[in-house]
Amino acid sequence: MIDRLDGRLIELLAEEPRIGVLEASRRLGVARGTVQARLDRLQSQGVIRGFGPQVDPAALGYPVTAFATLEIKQGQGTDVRAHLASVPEVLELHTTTGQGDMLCRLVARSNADLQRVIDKVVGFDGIVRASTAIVMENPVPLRIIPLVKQASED
Amino acid sequence: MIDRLDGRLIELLAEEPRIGVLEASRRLGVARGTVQARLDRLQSQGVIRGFGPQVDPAALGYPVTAFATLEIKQGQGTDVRAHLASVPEVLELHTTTGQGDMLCRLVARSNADLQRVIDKVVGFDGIVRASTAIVMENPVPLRIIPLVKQASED
DNA sequence: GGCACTGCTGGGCAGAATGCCCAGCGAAGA
DNA sequence: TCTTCGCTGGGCATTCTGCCCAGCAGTGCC
Repeated sequence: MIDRLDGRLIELLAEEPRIGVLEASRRLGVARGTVQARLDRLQSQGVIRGFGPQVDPAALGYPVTAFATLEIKQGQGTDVRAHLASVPEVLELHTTTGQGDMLCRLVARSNADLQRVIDKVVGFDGIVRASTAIVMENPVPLRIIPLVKQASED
Repeated sequence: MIDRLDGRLIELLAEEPRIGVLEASRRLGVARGTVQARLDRLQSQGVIRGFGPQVDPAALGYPVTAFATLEIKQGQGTDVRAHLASVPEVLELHTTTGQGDMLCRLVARSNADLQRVIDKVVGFDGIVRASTAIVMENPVPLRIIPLVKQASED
């Protein structure tokens, strides 16, 4: 899928996103055109989805994160999805194995505010039951580099 | 925390990360220096953590995602954290309310491979019990823009 | 009222990077 | 042997960046 040069390029971009193609080619010891071609390929293959800004919810005033497991009434999946998608505090939603189960990531302004968010999330007809786990620590923040290294060494 | 201009800037960058400061200032109808100052502030405040590449694990050959809830033996937290951090397929790890509970996001090359990953994850002394939920669909991929809009309209 | 401070404007400048082009070359496969 | 592919190393005009400046409006303080 990706080779070592791709891997090194992604790592380099992850460490110093500000550097341009030219600087990257210098660091990697290859020609500029090569870096450009690799980048184009990685993006068109979908390996690199983009370079959007990584926004910290805590810095926006939402320091509380929680995960909620939802049990859904049969046949209500579509409605529930639309409902959850409309709630800004729902950052992520997955449907998982086990019928009617969904897992979503929530943020809130405070523990008290989390109650409001949960009420907004579960106050919907198709949702039968919800259990919430509040995040206390985040020892491993969302990361991808170790996986990239692994993948590039095949 | 952030005002409307900040919000619009973040949205713009999220939609078209490739544009530079100059083009952004044109789109937003403000001076280039203003955009530059706002960007600097957002980054130094930590609202924008960076512009690293967003890598898709599926495109790397890891199309299977799962969430695992782990129950940890008292006092083993530190060791478990270090162990999980050393596994590339662990993309994220949180400690949550409820003593000894952790939640982690895993990826694997296939459902069969997921077994290998889970064995690697839970095959560690401090972990008492683990329950895994395989992700089938991802109706709401990790997002932040709705929250940014919300936050910028205060 | 007078004053300082802050943030935005609009402009200028040299230096650097980008997007795009090309010919040459070595490795791999037909 | 021939063709294809990816990488190299270079050139080119255009564009953007980082950095500077003076002017000006709004705000809060004395």
